[in-house]
Amino acid sequence: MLHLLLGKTRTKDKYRVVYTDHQRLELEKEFHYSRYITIRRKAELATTLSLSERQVKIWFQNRRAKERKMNKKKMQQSQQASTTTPTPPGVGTPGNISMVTSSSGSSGLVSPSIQMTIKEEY
DNA sequence: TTGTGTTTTACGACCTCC
DNA sequence: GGAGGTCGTAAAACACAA
Repeated sequence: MLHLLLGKTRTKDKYRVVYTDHQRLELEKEFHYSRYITIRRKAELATTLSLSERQVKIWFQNRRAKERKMNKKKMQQSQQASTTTPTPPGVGTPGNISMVTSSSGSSGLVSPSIQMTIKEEY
C-alpha cells in the first residue's frame, strides 16, 4: 500500500509517490537503451507502467541529472587522486571510467565527455 | 529509537529549438 | 508559443551508525 497514487501528480496529501521495483526496472532498461526517450516510447512506457507521460519525462530528466552528478563526483575523485599522488606514472588510465555505482543504472555511462560537451555547448 | 545523510519524485524558473 | 532540455530545490522515503 503506498503505491496508490500511481500515475497522479503531486497532491496535498501525497507529496510524491514511490515507484515500484518493476516500474524502475523498466525505466532503467529504457534509459540504458537510450538516455533520451522518444515521444512514442514515452507513451508506450507510460501505458505499460501505468504512469503519466509527464512522470516518465520527469523520471528521465532526473535520471540524467543523477548520471551527471555521478560523473562529476568521479571526475573530482580522479582529479584529487592525481593531485594527491606524488607521481602518477600510469597516467594512462583515463578510461578508468568504469563505475562504482549503486545497484541501479550503473553500467554504461556512455562517454561522459560527450555528454559534458553537449551540456557545455548549451 | 532517532538523528542524519543520501536518494527519489516532482516542480518552477529559465533556455533553446522548431 | 509550446515542447522538452538543464539546474536548483522541496520534501518524502530510505539507509545506517550511534
